[in-house]
Amino acid sequence: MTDPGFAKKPTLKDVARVVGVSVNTVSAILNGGAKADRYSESTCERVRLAACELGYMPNPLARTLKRSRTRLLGVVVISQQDSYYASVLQAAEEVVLDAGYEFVLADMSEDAERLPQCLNLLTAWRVEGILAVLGGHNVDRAPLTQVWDARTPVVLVGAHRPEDPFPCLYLDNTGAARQIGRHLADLGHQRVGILGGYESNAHSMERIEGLRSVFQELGTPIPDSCVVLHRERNYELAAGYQDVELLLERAPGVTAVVCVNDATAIGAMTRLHEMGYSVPRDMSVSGFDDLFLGNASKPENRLGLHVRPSLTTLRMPVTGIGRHAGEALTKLVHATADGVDCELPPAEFGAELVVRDSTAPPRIRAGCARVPRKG
Amino acid sequence: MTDPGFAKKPTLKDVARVVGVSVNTVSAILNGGAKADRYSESTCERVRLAACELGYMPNPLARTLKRSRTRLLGVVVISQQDSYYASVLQAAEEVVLDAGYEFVLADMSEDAERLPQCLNLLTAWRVEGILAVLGGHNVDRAPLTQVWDARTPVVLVGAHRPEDPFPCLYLDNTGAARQIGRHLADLGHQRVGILGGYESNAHSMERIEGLRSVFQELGTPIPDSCVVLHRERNYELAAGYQDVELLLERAPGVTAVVCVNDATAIGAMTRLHEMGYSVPRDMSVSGFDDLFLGNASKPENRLGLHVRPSLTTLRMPVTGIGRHAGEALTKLVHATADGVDCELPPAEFGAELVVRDSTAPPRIRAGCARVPRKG
DNA sequence: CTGAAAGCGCTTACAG
DNA sequence: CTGAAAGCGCTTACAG
Repeated sequence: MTDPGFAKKPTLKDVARVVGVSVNTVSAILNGGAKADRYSESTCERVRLAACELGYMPNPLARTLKRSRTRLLGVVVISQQDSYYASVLQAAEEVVLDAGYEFVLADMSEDAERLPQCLNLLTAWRVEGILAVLGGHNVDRAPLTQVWDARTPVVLVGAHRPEDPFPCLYLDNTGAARQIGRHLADLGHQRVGILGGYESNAHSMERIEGLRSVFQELGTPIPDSCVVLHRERNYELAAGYQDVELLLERAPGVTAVVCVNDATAIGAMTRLHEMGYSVPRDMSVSGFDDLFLGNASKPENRLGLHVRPSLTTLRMPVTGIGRHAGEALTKLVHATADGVDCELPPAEFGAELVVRDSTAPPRIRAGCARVPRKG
Repeated sequence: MTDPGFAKKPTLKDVARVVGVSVNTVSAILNGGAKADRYSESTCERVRLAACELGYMPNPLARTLKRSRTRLLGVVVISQQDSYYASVLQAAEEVVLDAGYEFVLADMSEDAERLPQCLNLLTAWRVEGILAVLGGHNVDRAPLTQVWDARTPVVLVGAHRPEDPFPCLYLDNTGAARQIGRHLADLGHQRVGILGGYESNAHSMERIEGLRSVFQELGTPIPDSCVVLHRERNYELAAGYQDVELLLERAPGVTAVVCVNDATAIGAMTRLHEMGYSVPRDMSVSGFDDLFLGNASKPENRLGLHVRPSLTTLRMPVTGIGRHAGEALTKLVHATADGVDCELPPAEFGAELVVRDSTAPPRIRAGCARVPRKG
């Protein structure tokens, strides 16, 4: 009993009936490949013509059921909303499409608890491999390990944990943070504040630690009062906008604010401006990511260029990470399909310091507080 | 011959064998529903336990092949990159997921020619309906009409064309543009420049026409020299950054620049700043969209608040459009499945003028040119 | 209360 | 050069 509403698509059988041959003949011819050669030119012609006229399209569901391979790859992402992850996915998808696979996407919507159900969705679709884009979020990876142990290839983009059995692509957050730390120290800053993300977020924590290590070594360690962590949705414009005020209350002497990402930094600059601070004269501000809108290849699409002052930040190689992830996953899937082993080492990605106008030497040396008029 | 590499997932047959019942028993019990009642409690228990222990998961491919319905919905989008469309999709997806469907996505990557092949991909997957998000892009809709004629429900988010047989959700671009036109006229502007998109882009053209109509009626029509259209990738930061300079060369007397979207406006403001113009004192600037980063519900996440000066713009109801689209599509699909007719009228969405700091009265009345120092 | 059988649309050895 | 048959994993009348 077919539903009355939906149009039925023609099948192999329909084509076969029209031409007067068997279904396997049609299948062999339409699939091209070596087997099609065995049929006479005229049969091939008639089959192709009929298929075209009927508007025949092979049903990938049926094909997939018969073949042992689905050519489907799963992606589970902590948040599709976040343009950082969206860019990684975009790049990964290009690679994967070129390799003849398709992505099935499951979005955790920032909820760490959702990993098991997302993984269930993907394995139900019989994906041949899974790309997990978790970034710094604190997610229990046991379900991923389970999938891996069941011989489904997994590639993780996120904080590296040595116990993970699957290959991991991760950012050198500590090194990146040390770059900005040294930059600020070179400028003469001695009292730096930090706007971070969740306490449980590895990226946030590594960046904070990296920064602190620089000032620790210089003999001007950053006290806890200069670090503000965010509770709810972090990494947003709104977060920086709110938190910078808190930071200034707690740590009035700071001359620079390092923010855990660009959005936070931009939000912070807006609030600072409202409060009567002039950046970078009264306060240096920096971000992470070098966020872009639209096409990453045009330098003018970097958002940090379009705020006043332009934003000093650390550029993350999102496209490179995405591409690498796509390649690693297809490589693993191929190896698994061929039954051969394939060890992929973890890969670290570095950031590039982009100095713009939001950082400058502190106006008053040696952390003595200046209290501008409140906006 | 199964591939050696991939783990085989347990099937209904495996569960049946373990429990010692037939596959249809297992199927009926696991699918729950009314039929499960016919089986004894103990059988049900044993089946459920075995399924759980084996880690059985129904194969949706096989299920879909047997049933006449896939519960798959297709989405074809002109550009996933564009955060405007991404937000529409996000909202639509939520609705559709709640209704028990899943999205299959095909991205045209800004290439109008790609519609047929995207549609092919989606119909190959036997989607039960298609959401086409084309915005103002000039895309030949014949392939969409064909799909519709083959009784696959289609909902379009994009410029309204009366000949389209499928329901359409569109923006009142003319009305929106007239709002910003009146706002500028009220401020005293008489010579307004425009930064548009492609000539073939309906949104861009409607906005330009709407704006021109206001000044036409006021007796100060906008000459062609005050309108700059963009060729390549429009709607980007880079586009506004480049084009505003061109506009000022061609039309030195303008006191306000209306941009076709926020990104263009932000790019234009940056270049104006570099050239020594002060916005809004020397030049008013406005956008379209009220673009946001991250979570739309927090007002501080609107990007227009974080540029200096903050951006006057027209807020588009992206979330509302997406939700409406999801609802319209599921409604149509349900109707089609039930074999009943369902006419959905086109729906127009209005924009809301958000006045911020980038628009102000012109410093010098009556379009006499002022040439600031070149940056 | 339970099972045998047919079939969704396709592919893949195997025969001829 | 071509076809008959089995089967991928599931569901759905139909028998008993």
